[in-house]
Amino acid sequence: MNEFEIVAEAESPCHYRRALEVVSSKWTVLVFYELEEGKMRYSDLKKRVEGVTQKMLTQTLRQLERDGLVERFVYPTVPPTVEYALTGLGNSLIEPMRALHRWTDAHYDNVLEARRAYDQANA
Amino acid sequence: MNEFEIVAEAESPCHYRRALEVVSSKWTVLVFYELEEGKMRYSDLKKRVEGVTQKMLTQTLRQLERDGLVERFVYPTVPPTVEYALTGLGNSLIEPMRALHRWTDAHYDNVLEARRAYDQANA
DNA sequence: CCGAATCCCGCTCGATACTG
DNA sequence: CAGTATCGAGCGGGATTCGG
Repeated sequence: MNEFEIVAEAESPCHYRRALEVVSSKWTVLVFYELEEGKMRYSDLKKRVEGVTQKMLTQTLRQLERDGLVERFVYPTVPPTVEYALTGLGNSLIEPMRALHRWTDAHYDNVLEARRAYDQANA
Repeated sequence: MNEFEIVAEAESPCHYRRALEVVSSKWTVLVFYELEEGKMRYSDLKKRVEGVTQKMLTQTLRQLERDGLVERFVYPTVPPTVEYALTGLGNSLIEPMRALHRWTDAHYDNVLEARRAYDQANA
């Protein structure tokens, strides 16, 4: 059964869903948007990404690092300094994400309107 | 408090994350891919989308319908016939999704490799 | 055939407190 | 400054059962 699950995980007929998980976590995109502007310190990220907790920021950064999308730079200063930056792989994801972003700008109002209509119809 | 939550939902400084939720649920993308090929019956969707339960398929379709991305057609036959199809809004989302899909095809191997390297380094 | 309703487990996430 | 540790509530989502 373990074997089956591993196979299923590795050879899923559609990797796409697994790949989506790379970008679809709650904070990933917001962090990405900040790092798009260049290398940034942990504390600055925390200030910029509104509402993120230390735990979630750290966790998000670790995942991105693990996936090769973000690089971590540690400087042995006191107090410690840590900076994060997008890797080449990370940068290659920016454009597809922008495509979704453009769709949002163009059509999200329609989605909200559809929701209102739907909720009203099913009142 | 209710009021506050509604405001927060409506005026979130970055719609993008909320918009991502439109497509990032577990089954949404897979359903989308099936409907891309045209109108389809519920039972056929269930067969095609591997591993989906009735509950999740129905729930996914309801959300997509509520968001105006999918249209539902009910024919008063016995037994009942229900078909689903993408709306114009739904179709407009296909292209951005393809952009992410292309990124997957091109780079997902790199992600997997990065994970292996990371896990090995942190053994 | 196409769901709705219910139960329930696991995991995510937030809050809080502590550390080198 | 940049994390780690722990606890607990909430919810996504699976299994199952019931209805039109």
